[in-house]
Amino acid sequence: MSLTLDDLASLSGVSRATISRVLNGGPVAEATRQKVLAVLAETGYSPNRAARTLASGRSGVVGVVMHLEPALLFGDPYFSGLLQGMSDALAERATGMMLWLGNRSKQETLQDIERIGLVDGVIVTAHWQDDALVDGLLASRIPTVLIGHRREDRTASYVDVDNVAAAAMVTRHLIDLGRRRIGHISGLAGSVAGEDRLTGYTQAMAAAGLPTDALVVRGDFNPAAGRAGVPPLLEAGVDAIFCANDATASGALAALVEAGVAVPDDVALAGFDDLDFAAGLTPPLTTIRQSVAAQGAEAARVLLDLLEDPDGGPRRILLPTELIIRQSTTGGTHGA
Amino acid sequence: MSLTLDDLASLSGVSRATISRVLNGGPVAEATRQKVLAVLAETGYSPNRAARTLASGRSGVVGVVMHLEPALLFGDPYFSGLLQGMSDALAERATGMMLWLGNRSKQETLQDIERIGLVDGVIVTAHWQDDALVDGLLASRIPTVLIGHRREDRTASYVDVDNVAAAAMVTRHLIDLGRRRIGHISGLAGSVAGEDRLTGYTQAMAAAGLPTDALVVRGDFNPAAGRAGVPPLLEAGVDAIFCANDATASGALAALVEAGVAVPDDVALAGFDDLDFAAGLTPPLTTIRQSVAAQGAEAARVLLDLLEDPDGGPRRILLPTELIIRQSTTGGTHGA
DNA sequence: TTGTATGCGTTATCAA
DNA sequence: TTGATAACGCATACAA
Repeated sequence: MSLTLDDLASLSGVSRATISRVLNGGPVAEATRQKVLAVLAETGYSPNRAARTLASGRSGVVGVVMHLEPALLFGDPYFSGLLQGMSDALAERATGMMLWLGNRSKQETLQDIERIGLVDGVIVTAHWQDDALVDGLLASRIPTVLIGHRREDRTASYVDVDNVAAAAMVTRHLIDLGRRRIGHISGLAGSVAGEDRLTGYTQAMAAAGLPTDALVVRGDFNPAAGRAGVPPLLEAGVDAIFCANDATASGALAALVEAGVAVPDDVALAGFDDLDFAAGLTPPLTTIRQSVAAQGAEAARVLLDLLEDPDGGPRRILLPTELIIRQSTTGGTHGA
Repeated sequence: MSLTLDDLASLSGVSRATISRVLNGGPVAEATRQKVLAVLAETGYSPNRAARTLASGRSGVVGVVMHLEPALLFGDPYFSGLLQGMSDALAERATGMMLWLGNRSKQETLQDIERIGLVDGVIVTAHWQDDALVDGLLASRIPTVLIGHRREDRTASYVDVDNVAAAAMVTRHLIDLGRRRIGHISGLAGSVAGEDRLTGYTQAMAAAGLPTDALVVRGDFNPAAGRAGVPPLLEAGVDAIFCANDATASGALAALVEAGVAVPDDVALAGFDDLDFAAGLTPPLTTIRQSVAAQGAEAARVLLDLLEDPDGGPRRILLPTELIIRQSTTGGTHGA
């Protein structure tokens, strides 16, 4: 069957231990190193992962936990982008990826992960302020990196975009354009992204001395929420609407058009995510671009880094976002 | 840290081997079994996967290889459905899932899989008549199950839907409705599904003594191909069009409407897949429903079965499909 | 039915 | 710089 270190030892005339050192970068004379490398190349040897794991305590495999409704998981390019980014970064560092989706209860999933052992660490999507699975992983002895975070948590490692700053940036953009009655159709209550974007909006408005009373409508990240949010905001006399994401903005745009409101002349409109369709709307949508694949890749790197140096304290990464200005805010003649 | 068999042996007063037997269903007296089980439950012991793998040669982890363009992987609900189905079936049998996506070359991916060892077997999507990665896996010593298959291959285990039979079923449905000039906009050349559906169509036409000259247009599974296929088929005087998938059918429908052709009165239209949008078209689309999640789950079961009994020969599973009749073929007054 | 002993293929600790 | 040798935690052939 497969070659073992002993086979290679016979073939190259050195001890098993020396081969292992060559493999793992231990101290070994250059001459013998070359000799061993030659045999290695010639035989196409590859180490037994299980034995290596048993002896070293590290498996070279990490877990990815995306505990979501299937529809959400795949309907939304967000999660697929994450997966792609993680897969890339892990493959680059010869690390395997085990995947847990939401087909069992959080309780069971947590047990599965602990039971199967053999993952050195996990990356878990954490989009809710409260999540038993995330809590369980953080409480376990498994090194864990969150994608997303809970604001009050100071001990967990995470990768996220700075939703607060990004939302404030869009809002300031609208303010800079001369808009004063800026409404917000928020994301799902309880979601970190939703709450943070709301916070960013509120902060920017407050900083500009603008009121937000009656200007915030609760949404849920869906087009329907965008549609539903438009009438009360028109009622409140808005001249701009910042939606918690592009999907919401697309619904809002439809409702505005139906109501005969000119965008952006009467009401400027902005979203968040820069999904593919955003540039194709009429008018093209001003929005926030976040590289989802980059988030996934960064999470993978952070986890590997954490495994390398577990005592380095929690890693907290906020990735930057980019304001993409399109005609839904600047295309009209308003204020010109 | 973690408990070992030796710890449990001390705790329960039997030997390590006996504990192992209880764990693996070996012969053990009922009394001692109960005693051991009690200790097991009490301690919440879970075996070290690496050690178990090393000793037994089986890891309890399988690989899933979906080597595709990212856009295809996640744009198409097909692949997400597969993943979901596999994940379900594997979780049910306490088997872990490692994932390889298309972020490295086929060559590298193959090496990765072999190098990482520790997968007992793999499931690989095989939608092309020729695929170096699939060939490589089949040639390796890793037990492999294909999703999709190559018709000429009699040795590989696979799970697929019976594309030939399904396509023949739709075609017969059109024939039974009295259509005679039935056109086909095919799938991508070189794809198994595309070729098989073309075969099914051709067979059904031949069986009914109907000609197919000038009635077949090459497509590529996309709406644009559907649009492009309509003019030549109208030219050929069709009274029905069977498209290789729903996406193609949606494009064809748009082109028919634009050309002022009544569906189904003038031309009946059928697709394949029964994607979500099919029922929402105007008119709702007659199509073939294939349960993608079921395919994924079945592939997982087949692989586990193959691992259980490697000498049972290749498993070749063709899952049934269902003809979903809607108004794009039966809604009109044609032939009434 | 149970226990003992050995092997799985590495890594890592000691001496040399 | 190298080579023995002891873990790592479990499965299993062999004895009892």
